[in-house]
Amino acid sequence: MSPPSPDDPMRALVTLFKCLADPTRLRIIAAMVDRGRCGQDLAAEIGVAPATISHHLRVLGDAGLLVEDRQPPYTFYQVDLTRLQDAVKAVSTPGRVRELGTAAAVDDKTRGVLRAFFDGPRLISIPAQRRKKEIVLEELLRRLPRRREYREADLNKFIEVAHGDFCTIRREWIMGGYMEREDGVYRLAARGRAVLDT
Amino acid sequence: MSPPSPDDPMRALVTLFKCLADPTRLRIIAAMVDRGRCGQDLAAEIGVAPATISHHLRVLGDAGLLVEDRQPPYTFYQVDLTRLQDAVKAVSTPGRVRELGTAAAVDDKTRGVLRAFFDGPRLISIPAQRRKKEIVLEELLRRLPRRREYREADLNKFIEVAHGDFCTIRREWIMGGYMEREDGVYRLAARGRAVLDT
DNA sequence: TCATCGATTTGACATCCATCGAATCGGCCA
DNA sequence: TGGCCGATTCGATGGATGTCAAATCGATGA
Repeated sequence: MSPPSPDDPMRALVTLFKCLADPTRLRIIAAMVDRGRCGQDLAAEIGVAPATISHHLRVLGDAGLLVEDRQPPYTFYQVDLTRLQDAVKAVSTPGRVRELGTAAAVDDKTRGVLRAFFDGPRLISIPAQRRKKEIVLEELLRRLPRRREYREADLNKFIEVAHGDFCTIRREWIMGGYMEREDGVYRLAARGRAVLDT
Repeated sequence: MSPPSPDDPMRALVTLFKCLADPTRLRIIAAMVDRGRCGQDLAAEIGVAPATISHHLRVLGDAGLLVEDRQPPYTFYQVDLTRLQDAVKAVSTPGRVRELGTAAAVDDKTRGVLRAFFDGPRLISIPAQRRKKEIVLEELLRRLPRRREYREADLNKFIEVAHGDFCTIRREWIMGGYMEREDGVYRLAARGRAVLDT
């Protein structure tokens, strides 16, 4: 598990979904959707101890879902639905979901190249520039099921899912030092293993 | 914790959000959004043991988020985004969120009355029919912070959040046997306590 | 000043869960 | 048939978490 950067969007998403992954908290949220509610009130309605309500309110607050209005001796808590809606969109569209896998792992330049040359699973075209071509070749390499060795037919079949010209990709892998061929069977070369360790 | 009915929508929602509340599962989902991926492939890309991938795929499958395509020796898994989108809408609008609190607790008739006479937190009008009026009075009673006794000013202030004519509501509570008044202070009567135990 | 009440913290307990290694199952191919 | 490989299951382990009782804090009102 790679250490996430401080403002990791993944970390924020996970804490938010953790909030929603508990029936008691969902009922608390439902009770707070229309108006501010005070703690004891919530405790009575939900049917748990005030300490438990306080605990859940802290969790909701840490996720940024709470607006609180202190009017001693009461504190009225209300849920901030807009925050919830924004976050939930991150898993509503394929584009946003796809970002979840790459956002923390690759830099902006790499992401840009992938955006430009891939349409979902399909490789639109093979970049001409060396650096861009490397990014694309490595992305395709990452998709390959791990095996000790591959037959040419296996490689062709897998590459074809992304791009019809599997011969070129296969040759580029060899020329780029990602794979090596021996007696008709293909194996990952040192550079290829390095990519897969990323 | 009250035992939920077999097809409790709350239970389904919670299991779904539990799926999304884990960084590893989110990355698995991201990897499956464009095309089917086989298990070993996912294990290598995410960086966990195959057994762990299998565990997470079972969780995702139980939540109904998976489409699997067996092509021995591989099994290609893909995420069913439409299921995800549907479920996520349950926390996207105030109306749907509000249902979370009531869906499991009240029957259809009660829910209908609440829908008809409430606009969010506001009581639109006081029903004339006895049964409907009781439902509304009890709903308002449930919103009251729990105290041993209330001053008239306290009651007025709280009722006014929902309805301007607090005098009528207060009087109806007394006449309905929900509260009792003694020496200018109000207390919950037997029927009122019974409602709050619901 | 003291009593009251709502909110919070602390500590303890039970449960759930992610993870992995090892063992097992089930097709495939040589 | 035997070995290989992908997928799954099992058992163990460490960590996270929901819950509550009791103690504490903070502010109000008598």
